[in-house]
Amino acid sequence: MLYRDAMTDPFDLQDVTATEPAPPPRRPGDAHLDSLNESQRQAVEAIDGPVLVLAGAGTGKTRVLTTRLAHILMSGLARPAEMLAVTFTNKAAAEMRHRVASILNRPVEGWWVGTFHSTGARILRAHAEALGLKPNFTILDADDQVRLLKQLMADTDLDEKATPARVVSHIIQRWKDRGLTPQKVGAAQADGEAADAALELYAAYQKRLLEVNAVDFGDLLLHCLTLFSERPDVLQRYQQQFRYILVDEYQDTNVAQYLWLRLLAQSHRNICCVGDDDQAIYSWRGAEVANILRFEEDFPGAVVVRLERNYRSTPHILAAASGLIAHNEGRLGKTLWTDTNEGDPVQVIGVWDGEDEARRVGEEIEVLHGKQHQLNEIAVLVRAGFQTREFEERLITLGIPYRVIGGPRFYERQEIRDAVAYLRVVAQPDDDLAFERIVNLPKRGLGPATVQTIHRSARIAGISMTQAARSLVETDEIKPKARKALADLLDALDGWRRSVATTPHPELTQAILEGTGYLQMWKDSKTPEAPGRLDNLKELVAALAEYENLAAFLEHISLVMENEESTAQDKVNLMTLHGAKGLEFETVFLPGWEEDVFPHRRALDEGGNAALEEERRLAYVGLTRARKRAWVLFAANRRVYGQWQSAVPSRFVDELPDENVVRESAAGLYGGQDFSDGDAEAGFRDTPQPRRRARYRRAVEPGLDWHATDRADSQREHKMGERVFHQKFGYGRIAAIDGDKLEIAFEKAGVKKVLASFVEPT
DNA sequence: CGAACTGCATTTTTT
DNA sequence: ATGCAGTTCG
Repeated sequence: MLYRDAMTDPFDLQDVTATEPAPPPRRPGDAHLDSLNESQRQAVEAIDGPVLVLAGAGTGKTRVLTTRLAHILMSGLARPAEMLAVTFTNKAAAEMRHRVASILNRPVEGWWVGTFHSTGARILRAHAEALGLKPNFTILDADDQVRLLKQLMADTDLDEKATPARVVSHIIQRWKDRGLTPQKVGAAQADGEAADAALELYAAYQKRLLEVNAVDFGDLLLHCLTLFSERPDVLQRYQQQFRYILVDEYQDTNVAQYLWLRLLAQSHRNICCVGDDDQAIYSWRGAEVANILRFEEDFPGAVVVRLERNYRSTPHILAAASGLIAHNEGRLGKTLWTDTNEGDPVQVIGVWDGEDEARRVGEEIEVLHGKQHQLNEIAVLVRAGFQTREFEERLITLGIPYRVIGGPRFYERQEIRDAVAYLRVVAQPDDDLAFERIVNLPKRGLGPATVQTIHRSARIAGISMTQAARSLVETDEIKPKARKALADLLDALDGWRRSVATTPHPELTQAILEGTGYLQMWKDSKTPEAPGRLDNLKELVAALAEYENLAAFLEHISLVMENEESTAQDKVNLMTLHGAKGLEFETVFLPGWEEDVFPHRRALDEGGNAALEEERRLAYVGLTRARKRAWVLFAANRRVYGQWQSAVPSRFVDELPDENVVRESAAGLYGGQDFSDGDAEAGFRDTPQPRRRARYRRAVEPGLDWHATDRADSQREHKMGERVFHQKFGYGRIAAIDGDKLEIAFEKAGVKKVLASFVEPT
C-alpha cells in the first residue's frame, strides 16, 4: 500500500523555497531541523509540556512527528525506553520506526513504538495475573468474538434472531471503546432491545473470556484501564517511565484510548498529540472528535501548533477543499495555504448514469496514461466498497491495470485462520476457541454432538476442552467411532507439541497441515477458490520463517493484519475514501457525489448533523488526496439495489467554491434542479425524502435482573455402590471410581465408563 | 453430510 | 439484482 504521506518527502523537493534561508550548520545533529518550516520546527522543539499539533492535510505531519522523536533522542533528554509513540496502524508504527532510524542513521532499540493495541498488549502481558489472565492469553478477532457470543447465547434463553450475536458484539465493542466495563454500563447506556440483550451478555462474555484466557481488541485497552485503577503502583511505574509520549492521528482516538493516554501522561505531562479535526472520519467505530477539540481543556497550558502550509496540492484543489470544509461547524480551524503553481481547477462532471461515469473516468485515465502519467499516481476514491465494481469493469474493458485496495486481509481468510487455529492449539493447548475451530476440520466425524459433549464436560469440570477431551476418550460418553477419531487427533497434536522445540516452525506447520489432512481437504475441493487457498497456505508457511518461533508468530498475527499489496506494479488504485486517508496521488477521481450515496443516506439517518459533518470531512479527505488533478463526478441516474433511481447531485457539489471548479455536464443535467429533459423513460421522481427509520423499539423492562446461567455443581463426592443417573445411559450403580471417571453398572445399558461430572445422584 | 433453498440485508474498518 | 448465510431437505 502507498503511504505516500510518509514516504515521499515534499521537503526534499521544496525546502529551498527561500521562506527560511538555511542557516549554516550549527551543532552537529541539528541538520534534521534545517529543512523544517517555522511551525514545523515549533512543533518539533516544543518538547516540554502538552503539545497539540494541528496538522492539516499534506503539511508534513509525519516528518514533524519523526523529527520530533529523533530530536528528543539526539538531545539526550530521554533514553529510548522512556519514549512512547502510539499510532493506530502497524504500518504507521513501522513507518515511524523506519524514518526515525533513518534520521538518526541507526536503528533505535528499546523504545515503545506501536499501535494502541500492541502497546496495551505489551503492558497486559507483563501484568496478566493482576487481571486473572495468564501471560500467554490469546487475542481474539471479530470472528472469534461473535463465535463466543453465539455460544453464550445458546446457553441462555436469549433469542439470537431478535439480537444477532454480531449486533451484540458490536454494542459491547462500543462500550469498550468508551471505557465501560459491564459494571459501568448503566441502564441509561443500555437503551433499546439489542442493547438490553448485550448488557445481559456483556458480563458473561467477559467472564468467559477470562475462562478461556483470552481478550478481545477492546480489552487490550480496557484491561489496562482496570489495571491502572486497581494497581496504582503499576500505573505509577509506567507514568514515570514514559517521559515523552507522542500520539499520531489523535482525532481518531476513542474514550478508552483517551483515558489511557491521560493516565500515562499524568506524571511528566510531556504529551504531544498530532492530528487534524478536519480528517476525523471514524466516529462510527468509536472515535471521538471531541478528544481533539477539547485538548486544551484536558491539558491546561498546552501549546497548540498549527501546520498550515500545504506541500501537496495545487491552490485550486486546496481552496476547493477548504471551501467545502468551511461548511462544518465546530472546527478548530486552520487555513491551509501553498505557494505552488495554480494548476487546474477541480473538474466537476455530471453524467447520465453510473456506466457513463465509469466510462468518463476510464477515458480520462486513458488520456493521462497516454501522456505517460503513472497509473500508480491515479486513484478512484469511492464512498462504499461496492462502488468499485463499475470502475473495475470499465478498466478491464479498456485493458488498464488496476488494483482494489482494502479487500479481505490475508490473515482474515478462512484457510489462514484455520491454519493459525491449528498452530494455536499446538502452541497453546488450552486455547478452546482454536480447538473448536479445528476439531472437526477436515471432517473427522466429530460433529456438533461430540463437540457439545466435550464442551459441557470442560465447563463443568472447569478445564480446557483439550483436557476434557483427553478424559472423554477414556470413557463411553462418546460413540466409539468419534472416540477413535478424537483420540487420534489428540495423539497427533501431542506429537506436534513434542516437536515444537526440535522442529523448525515452518516445517512443523507444514507437517501439521499435511498430517491433519487439512491440505488434502483443499486439494480435494472442487470449489474455484481452492487453488488460491492452497497458495495462501504456502505463503503462510513461507511467512512463518520470518519469525523467530511459533509463539512470536502467534503474538504478531493477532495484532498485525497487514495486507502487503505490492505497490511495485503500475496500476490504477481503486479504494474507499476511508482507505485513502494518509495517501496521496497526482490525480484523484471522486465519483458518486450524489445525495444518499455521498453523503450516505444511512449515515445521515443514524447520525444527523454530526454525521453530515463527518461525511463532509470525508469529502475533504478525498479532495486533499490529490496533488495535481481532482475530478468530482455525479450521475443523474443510479441503480440502487437493482432498481433504477434518479439521483440528485450531492450538496457537497454545491459547496465547492465556483472559483476553483469547472462544471461540466451532459445537456440539462447539471444544477441539481432541472433534470427533466422530457425523456419519459428517464422521468425523474421527486427527491426521495429521507425516511426516518424507526429506531429500535424500547423494551422497558425494569428489574430484569438477570444473571448468567448457573452451572452444575462441579465437584461432588461419589461413593461406591451409589445409585446414580446418567443422561444417556439411565440409572446404575457405581462399580469403580477412577479419579474423575466412574465405572457404572447401568440397569439397562450395562457397564460403562463415564465422567463423574455427567452423573447425578438419584 | 452435502445440496438446494429461502430470506434478508446492502457504509465506512483497524486492531 | 445479488450475494450470502442460515436452514432444511434428501
